[in-house]
Amino acid sequence: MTIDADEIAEDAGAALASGQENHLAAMRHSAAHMLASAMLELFPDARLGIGPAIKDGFYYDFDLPRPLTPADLEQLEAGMRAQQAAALAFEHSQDLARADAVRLLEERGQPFKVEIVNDLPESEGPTVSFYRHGGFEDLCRGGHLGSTGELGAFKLLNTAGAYWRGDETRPMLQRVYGTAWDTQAELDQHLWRLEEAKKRDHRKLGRDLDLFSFHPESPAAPFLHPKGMALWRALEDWSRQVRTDAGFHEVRTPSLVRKELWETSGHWGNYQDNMFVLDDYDHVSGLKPMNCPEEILIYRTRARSYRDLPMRFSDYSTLFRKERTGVLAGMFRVRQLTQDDSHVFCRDDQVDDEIRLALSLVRTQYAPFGFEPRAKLATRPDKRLGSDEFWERAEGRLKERLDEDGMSYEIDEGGGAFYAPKIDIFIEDALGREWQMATIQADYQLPQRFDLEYRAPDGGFERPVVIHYAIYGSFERFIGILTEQYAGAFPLWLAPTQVAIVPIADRHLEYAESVRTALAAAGLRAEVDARSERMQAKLREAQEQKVPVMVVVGDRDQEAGAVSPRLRTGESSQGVPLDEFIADLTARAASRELWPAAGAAGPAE
RNA sequence: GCCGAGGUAGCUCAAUGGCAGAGCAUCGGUUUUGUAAACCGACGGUUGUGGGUUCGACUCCCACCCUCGGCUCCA
Repeated sequence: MTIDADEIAEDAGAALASGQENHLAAMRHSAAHMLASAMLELFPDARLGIGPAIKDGFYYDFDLPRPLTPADLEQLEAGMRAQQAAALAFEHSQDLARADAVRLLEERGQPFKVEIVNDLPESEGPTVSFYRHGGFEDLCRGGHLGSTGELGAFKLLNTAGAYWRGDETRPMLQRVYGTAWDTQAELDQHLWRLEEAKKRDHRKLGRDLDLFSFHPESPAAPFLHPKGMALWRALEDWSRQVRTDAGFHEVRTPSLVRKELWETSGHWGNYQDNMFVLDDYDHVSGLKPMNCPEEILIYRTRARSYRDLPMRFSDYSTLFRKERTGVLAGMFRVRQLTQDDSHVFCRDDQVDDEIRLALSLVRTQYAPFGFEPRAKLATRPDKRLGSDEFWERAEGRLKERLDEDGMSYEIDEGGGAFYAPKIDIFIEDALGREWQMATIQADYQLPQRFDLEYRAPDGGFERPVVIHYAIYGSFERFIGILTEQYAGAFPLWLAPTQVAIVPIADRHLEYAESVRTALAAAGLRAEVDARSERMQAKLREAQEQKVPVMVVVGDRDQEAGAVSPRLRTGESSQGVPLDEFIADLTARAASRELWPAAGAAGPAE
């Protein structure tokens, strides 16, 4: 629902290209007009903001005398249905010179609309257009249905606060979100998808699957339970393997650091308000929000030679960020996070190769997960260090590497870090919200601020470049995303419990335990369900916990030294020799394949 | 931080100013079972926290904490 709303708002008119997408956009934009019309009936003094079509629906922003209630939404919906039944034509009612439009909108008491007209660029031409349906007329570029009767199935979903023009210094308006589709069946399906998404919510699954919990005693910081930690470690092992293969060396740096370091790095100036600052006797210290300055201190512990470079450090220590309370969200946005952080110190002529390496490591590390990330090139922000020439060059180099790699990407104008442009990788959660995972940054600023150098072949001193990257991003966020991607049904290599052992009767407990020992010796995470329950109940429990593989052990298995496996998908077999079973599972876990079918959690729910 | 909504047993939910309840989970007992829920019983609560109104508050009012949906932010 947050997908580039403002961008689409800007383009509401241009949405009239061709095809089904544009038909839907026109319909949703028309629905927004109908919502505004209904709102004016309910609140004649309502001031209108903008009302664009967005992914799956539309919204309209209003300044109202009081907060909207669910009952208001019903009434607004009723008003829209009345317009729908009346089949009112959408007409291009008039084109006015800017000054006349401003006068008209002022008369109508619509200051936000006046502001829109005043801020339209000259390139938009000397006049602005108005569109009308029934008694409602709105400033608009157009792009509507023929009449309100053509609106398909729709529903108003919720309200939310939204700053006028997305600026937190401007008034907060009430935004009404709605969804609209051609048919009732499509609307029902959309609403069903929203319900299904709630079942995949990592906050619910994290509790149901006993992965992690949150507590008011430490808000916005997960407590990792044994199962969550097993998942974490599987991810960490994989990350370490990728780094080790690529010639990284792991370091570990302190959490508590005196502020002088952050002053040198520039973080104190830019992020002081978002740091946890502590009293340290005669000094002020902060909990680290970043690892980079500390990696730099390690670099500076001896005189470096061009022969030492590139020097690749990885660091899995925990970072602390005092995020504003309203931005916190389960595992997606926490106040303590652990990155698979990487810093490469290299010569300027090695930067291209190091960025190539970083991009290839992103591909390698993401390969087992089976999702398609989206890349963005984030360019120079307003608040930044360094000259325009530097940014030009740094952005250009990242862009070249992306183009060369063939990874598709979009440009995130002004989205860079204060010291460097970034390549960011985004993945969607269950609700379709995008979250940043990997980030790659080529940094020329910190080396300068810390006066880093190395001895060059000609005997002179040169300044190294630091390439920063994290591939999972934060483990917390990655675990949240993975949980939602797989709906808790993790592939074998990640599953906290890989094998649930189900003894049929108490007399099989000893054999069950010997099976567990054999699996554990092969590096597999297995648990025996020793409860005095029926086999069916134990299978149901394992199935609900989305354990990928269950094995039933009874008299026949015990005699044969075998197990009778059942997969999460429902597939089962009997009397498989234990060594054969272990060899098969070990190979599958080692290959990190998506098996058994991810997300297939069987019936129930 | 801002706008709005919410918080009752471990979980899902009931009780609208008058004795806080159900199912599941947990625990005890019985049952010893061949691929998604055996049976019987018991325990479980300062209704997020602190104030206030009232004869009486889960219910009404205020403050705070936490969570959720957005907005803004995200080194």
